[in-house]
Amino acid sequence: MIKDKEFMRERIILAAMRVFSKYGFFKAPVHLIAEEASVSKGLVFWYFRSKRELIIEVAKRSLPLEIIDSCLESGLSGEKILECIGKGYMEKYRDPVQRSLLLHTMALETLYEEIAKEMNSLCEEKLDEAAEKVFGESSVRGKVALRAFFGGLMCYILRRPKDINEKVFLKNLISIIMAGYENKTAS
Amino acid sequence: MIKDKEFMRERIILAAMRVFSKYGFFKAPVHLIAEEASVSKGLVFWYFRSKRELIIEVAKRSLPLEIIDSCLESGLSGEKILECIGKGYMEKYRDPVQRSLLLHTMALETLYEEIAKEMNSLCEEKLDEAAEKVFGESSVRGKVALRAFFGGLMCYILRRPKDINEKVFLKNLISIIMAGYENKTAS
Amino acid sequence: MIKDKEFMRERIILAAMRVFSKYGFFKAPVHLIAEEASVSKGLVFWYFRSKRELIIEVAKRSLPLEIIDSCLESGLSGEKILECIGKGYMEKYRDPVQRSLLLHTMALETLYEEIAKEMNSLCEEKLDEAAEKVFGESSVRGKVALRAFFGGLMCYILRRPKDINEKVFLKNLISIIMAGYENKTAS
Amino acid sequence: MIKDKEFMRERIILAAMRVFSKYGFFKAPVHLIAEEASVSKGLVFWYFRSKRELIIEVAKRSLPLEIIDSCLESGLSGEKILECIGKGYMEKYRDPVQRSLLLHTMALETLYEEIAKEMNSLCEEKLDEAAEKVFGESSVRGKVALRAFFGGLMCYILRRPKDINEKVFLKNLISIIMAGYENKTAS
DNA sequence: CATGAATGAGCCTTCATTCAT
DNA sequence: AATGAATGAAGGCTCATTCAT
Repeated sequence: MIKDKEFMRERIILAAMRVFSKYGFFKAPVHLIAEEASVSKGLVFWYFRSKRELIIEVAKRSLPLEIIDSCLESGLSGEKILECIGKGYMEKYRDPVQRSLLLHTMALETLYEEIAKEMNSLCEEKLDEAAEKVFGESSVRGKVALRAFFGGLMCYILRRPKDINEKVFLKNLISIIMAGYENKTAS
Repeated sequence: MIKDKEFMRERIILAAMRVFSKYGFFKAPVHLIAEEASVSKGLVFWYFRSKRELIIEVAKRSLPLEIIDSCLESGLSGEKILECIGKGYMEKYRDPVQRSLLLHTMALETLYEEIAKEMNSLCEEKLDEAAEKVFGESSVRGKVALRAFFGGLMCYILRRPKDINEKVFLKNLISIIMAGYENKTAS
Repeated sequence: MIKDKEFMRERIILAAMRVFSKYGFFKAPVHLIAEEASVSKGLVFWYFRSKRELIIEVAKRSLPLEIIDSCLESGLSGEKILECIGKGYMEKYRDPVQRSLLLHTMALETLYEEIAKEMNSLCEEKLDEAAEKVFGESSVRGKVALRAFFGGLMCYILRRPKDINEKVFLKNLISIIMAGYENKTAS
Repeated sequence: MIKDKEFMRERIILAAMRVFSKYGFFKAPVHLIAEEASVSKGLVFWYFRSKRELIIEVAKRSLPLEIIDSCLESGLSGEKILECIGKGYMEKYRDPVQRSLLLHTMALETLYEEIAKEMNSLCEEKLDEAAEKVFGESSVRGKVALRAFFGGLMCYILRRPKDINEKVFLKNLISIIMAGYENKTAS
């Protein structure tokens, strides 16, 4: 059945995510992934032409592209967009596996063209598009503000401080970004 | 002479930085580093007990710890600290080698205890200390603001947008952070 | 139908011949043969117990045994036999697939007992039998002459010189062998 | 010392010849060669970039190119050349290792460009050159005769008949070729 | 200090073969 | 008969590390 095939593929990907997040893409041998998925090593190569292909599949999934896309296309505007993105991030990267993978994936950019493209789109087009939608205009200040927003989120995700919970962090971050953007006199 | 010894060690480290930045820590074979430094492979292991040791040395250098330290100990206060840090970042990571290394080093955190500690200190203590010095008080909002600041810098460094130069970005970022922090009513 | 069964078996063998001639017996994966025959990999193993069995089947077919047999049993005598064999060779090995296979099969002799036997019979008994029938007596000189004949054919087949066509080559070869055998004084 | 390096390289080549002659180029794993040479597997790859490189080195050595070259350049003429080549062949391929390797190398022609070239030169230029030198003129008949000579040698080498020793075979073969060539009336 | 030959563990990948469907 | 998913055993090759010189 087609279902079976997709199911097995998915099973391998999920196992790979766990293993890659623990050892990094290049220190994780394929046989560990096979074991984690409880399949033979050969089967991994039945579903993925090469380790590289598996890495790229996992890496793409670890990026927040679809979060941003869905928030941008949701019809929301203003700081609601930031809320949407913020919540999406928090949810996705609450999982330590995803958090660790994100770090490893960011480093891949130097090595894999496919990942570099994905990150380009994420960090330039999407980000500028978001800036426009959030602030209702395209401006340097907006772009900077959005970078501060994204960066702030990233910072929180990568090193979650024990004394600030998700909601509080997000509320403050959005407030800082929105207020900071408005108050142009301060610049 | 002792000088010679230090000189050679330094030469190997610099070669390693170039090679690691290009291939990543784990895909860069030691013999490439030796070639880049124009020394024999054996010599690399005379100066560094293992590849791991060399990786850690290079990784530590790629972090912005000493920038932050020097700014915190400079006696500056308020947004002058942000300026100091911002300029330091821009300067250090203008070099694509450093930029690429930073990405790879961040991913190391999962694997090397030494790097994890360094990043812990950087992302928690130093950051909170900075927040206090910048805003003159210890508050959640301050910590969030500083994360937005750092994150914004990181964002800019990793993907330098063509249409925003360093100075403009920094001025806007600092202004947004400072203004956003002040204007608590917006939250 | 039985016909179908034989037909499919034949189809796989023909595909195997093409693939083996291109890649050699050991560098040709079974899945390529299956693809060439437009059947599934599993089916190849339904018709042949193992790859080895398929190799031997193909290898045997690439030898000129049945050519020699039919000429020896044809009732011909003297140089007519050489003509018969010569024409048979030319016809069979005009096909580059057969020519390439012959080379690969000859190398198999070291590895597969079955092929070694076949080649033994070919290169000793059959050859000596031919010598006797051609020259009307069993003599060392006759055996040598027939080896020169066979070897000459082989030489022509493996590297067909552009400036000598099949007929001319064969006429000259037979003439040389027959005349050389007769003229014992020259020895 | 340079001597040591060449010595070790040679040692590996000789081991490879023995192993390849027994298992064929593609069924002989590198680790067997290493064992045969009493070195580590890694060392084989220190001296030869790849297995392919080692194969080609061994294959080239198994061809009779230098025998033919030295006979053609020896200043000999007429059937003396055939004697020279014949003796060279007998000597070289008396060794079963060389004999087996020759078979395997001939099959390589289909796969490796380098070997194809070598065999081209051997079977076309060299052979035609020899024909001219032996018979004092360039003619189709001469070329055919020389192919019969070479082929006869090959035949003998590959399957040495027990009842014909080297000397007798060679004497008869040369006599047949020379007499057969002369006696044009027979054609 | 410096070199580079030598080692051996381990990795990615291929592929013959089996088997449930 | 026929398919193709699944297995596992090798195989080629890389590379960190050691060591004699």
